[in-house]
Amino acid sequence: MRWQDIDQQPCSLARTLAIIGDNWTLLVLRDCFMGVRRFDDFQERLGVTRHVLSDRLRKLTEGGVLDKVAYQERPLRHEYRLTAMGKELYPVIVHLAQWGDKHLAGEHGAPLTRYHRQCGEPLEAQLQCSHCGDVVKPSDIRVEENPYWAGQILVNS
Amino acid sequence: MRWQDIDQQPCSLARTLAIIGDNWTLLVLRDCFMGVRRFDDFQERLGVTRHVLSDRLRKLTEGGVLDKVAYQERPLRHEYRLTAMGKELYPVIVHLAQWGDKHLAGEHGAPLTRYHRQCGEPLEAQLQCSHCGDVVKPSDIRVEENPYWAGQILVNS
DNA sequence: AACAGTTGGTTCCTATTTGGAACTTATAGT
DNA sequence: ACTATAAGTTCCAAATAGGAACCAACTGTT
Repeated sequence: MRWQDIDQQPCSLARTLAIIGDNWTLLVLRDCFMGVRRFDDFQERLGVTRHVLSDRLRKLTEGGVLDKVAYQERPLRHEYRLTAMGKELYPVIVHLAQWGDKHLAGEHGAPLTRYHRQCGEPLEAQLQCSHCGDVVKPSDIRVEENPYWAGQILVNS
Repeated sequence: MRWQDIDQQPCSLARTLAIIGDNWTLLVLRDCFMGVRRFDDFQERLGVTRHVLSDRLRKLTEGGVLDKVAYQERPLRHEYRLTAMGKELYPVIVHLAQWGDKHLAGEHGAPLTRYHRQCGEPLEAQLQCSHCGDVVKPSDIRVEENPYWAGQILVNS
């Protein structure tokens, strides 16, 4: 199977990765969350080649994660902004960065520290169930298969 | 800059993606969290070519996310298991899948539903601050730059 | 008027990576 | 002797990425 056909899978994670799972794309999103909006700024910060950047921004726009908005006429210029849908990816970015902070930081420590404004402490994010408010561990999650795909998704072990 | 040099960046997210940000790798991890451990099982479930799978499993092992363990001698056979470090990536998988469930599900709905054992409700995960226990929204996060990289990471806008 | 600068790309060529299929190694079972 | 199993490796054509130059549509400067 080709990577470009991965969006045909029923799996929600596969469909998500069809939009944001390409090399460079999550770094583009990182910069979006830091306020970068313009082509040349992305290009300079990331060091990615211009046609790859062009392709990734197009895919993100088509996928509904970014919105391409004109910020001036004559000459016509566009910038890329996170949509509401795109902003919902923030937890993914936070957890990825946090994992890197914890396990991959070099001798000078993590380059950025995120603080929780309300309590002032360095943020250590964890999963919370929105229904009961409890912290969720992997073992607290029970997975159930949609009958429509019965036997095709779960591992039978 | 080449994608393979992305681990040289100070950014924790970039270093994380150097290990798990390749095409296919997050799908390999999805299957790891579902209990898949063997080469042929990964290959059949993912449809990825065998040498790409071989490369990704090697990178995950070198990166400390998976452990390659012999499960029999004669003939020698190995399987891949999540390390403690790897298991900490579960929140990333959950948020990615949840985002796909919400925004990309087709007419038959999401193929899997995750339930929170303790309260029995379908899991809607959100970020929680481990210090104060509050729900964390993007706007609740203040970012501070490590002085060592002053001016090189944050956007000056 | 001529020229350089800005912004958001596209085009070209080469080098690397991927997809697909076949092959390998070491062994067990029939 | 033959077949099956498991975990890869090897081969080749096709697609993608990296690097650099180029382009279009202006504005501002000399």
